[in-house]
Amino acid sequence: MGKKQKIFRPKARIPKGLRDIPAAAVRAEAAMLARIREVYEAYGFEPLETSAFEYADALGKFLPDADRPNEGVFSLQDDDEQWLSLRYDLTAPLARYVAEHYDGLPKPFRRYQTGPVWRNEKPGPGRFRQFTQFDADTVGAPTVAADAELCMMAADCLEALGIPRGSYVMRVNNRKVLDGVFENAGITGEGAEFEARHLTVMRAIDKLDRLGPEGVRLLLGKGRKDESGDFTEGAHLSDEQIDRIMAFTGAGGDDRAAVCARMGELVGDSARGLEGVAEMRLIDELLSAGGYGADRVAFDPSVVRGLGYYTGPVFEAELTFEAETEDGRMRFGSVGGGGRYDDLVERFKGVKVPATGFSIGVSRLYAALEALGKLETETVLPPVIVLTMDNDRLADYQRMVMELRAAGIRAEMYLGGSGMRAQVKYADKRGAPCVVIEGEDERAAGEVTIKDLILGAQKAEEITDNTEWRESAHAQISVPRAGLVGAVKDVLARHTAAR
RNA sequence: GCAGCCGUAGCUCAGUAGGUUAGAGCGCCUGAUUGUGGAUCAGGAGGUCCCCCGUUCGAGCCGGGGCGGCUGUACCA
Repeated sequence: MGKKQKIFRPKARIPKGLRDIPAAAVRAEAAMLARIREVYEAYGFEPLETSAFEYADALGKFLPDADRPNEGVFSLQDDDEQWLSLRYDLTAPLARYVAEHYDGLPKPFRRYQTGPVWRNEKPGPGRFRQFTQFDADTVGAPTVAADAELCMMAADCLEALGIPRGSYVMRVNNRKVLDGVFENAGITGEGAEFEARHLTVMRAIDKLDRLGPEGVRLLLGKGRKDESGDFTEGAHLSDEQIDRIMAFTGAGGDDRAAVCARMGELVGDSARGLEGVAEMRLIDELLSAGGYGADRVAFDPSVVRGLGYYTGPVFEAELTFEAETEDGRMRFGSVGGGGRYDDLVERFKGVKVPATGFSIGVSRLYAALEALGKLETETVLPPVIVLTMDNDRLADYQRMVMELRAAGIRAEMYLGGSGMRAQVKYADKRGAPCVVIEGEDERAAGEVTIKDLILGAQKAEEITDNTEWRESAHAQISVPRAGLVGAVKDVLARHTAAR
């Protein structure tokens, strides 16, 4: 007795790596997605939505030995014990969709899709466990004209979002060329050991921007120890091999044709490498025909784009400007990427279906636009608030709100339980342009009072004395009840004109 | 995963060799200023001092373990 009952109170907190998005950001992101969609539509892509969950084996992340899906994907078991996983990108579900509906689809099949994807990884600044991608893919097109088109479209998207030419660049490379360079450098072999080394080399190249050439050389050789003392095992290439790889990664430049020529030298007589170089030449030709110079789409052999399924051209959208933020400078780097994956549908169908796609990292691009000041800001005016002065006249207030809405004005009746002062504070916090007041006095006179909150806020800056504040006209007018809509419209017109 | 730093109110933090009912600013809520946002004034809510174990008469403070956060690194379809 006397002791307080312990009641269980769950802690109100969002799971780590996830986030809530407030109104202004929801609107800004929607506006951004609409811009991208316009560009994708213009290129002829059709929308598609697929489910958030897929069978884990369809995502290709099922671990046969462990008898459960990969750690990196959020998974759960269905009633029938089958594993379901949240999609970790939009490409694997596309492959499943195409395979499932193959016969009925036009080939090539061109679709765009946006939505959240989930990855169960360690979150960090700008890295979340749920984030949004916006993809466009062409499935069933063997020609690299499809790849060239995606690069041009990506550039168009960035410009449509207000990123000026020169502040971004699409960087393009080709897996076949990379393979050719490996072959020519004598990095050959078979089986798992070769695969592992191959991966190690690509991972190393991928870190070029962060670790610099010296760091990458270490990773290509014996290995590298970082500041914390952690050691990363290297690829154990010979010095000569390292030189060749480094020469390749440094072979980029302002002239696409010149880059192709250098690529040609570095692949030697590797058939696969030469095939890749020919693809790059064709892409260059198409880009040039489209008027896309190297300032927009450049060839850069240091682009590797992850590891997994890419089989030909790979590309990355990079923002090249730096932004000043609270904690110093910030580089945005890659905001999207893609490439050719000729094997993905084959997993389901057994037949090769050539495909290529591009994916925009919406959340990162959003952050970049925010820093650039290029977000499309609030276009929705906050609602007009009708105060509830008398609780037995609610029907009257509701009628006012409906009249305003019928006239196309966002409006709401105050639904809280507080007094007049709190109601005006509420309206202020909502950013309402004005409030409508009908108390005892107004009703007796057959009027309503319209109080202009924006004009009032300006006055508040000038007034320090309380009595003056209270006695001032408060930027409000009274009009006959029948003139409600007209008077509110006048206030709104003043503000939209003042913008 | 590995390493380093950190963990007191919604936020930013204070907390005195271990010593009573743990504080400040801001924010939030209520009220006053004769039915009105700001200013001012008065009041109020909100804390398992991250958790557990230990040392001690006594732990926010000391020791051990755990959890969480930040930073770097690894992985990242």
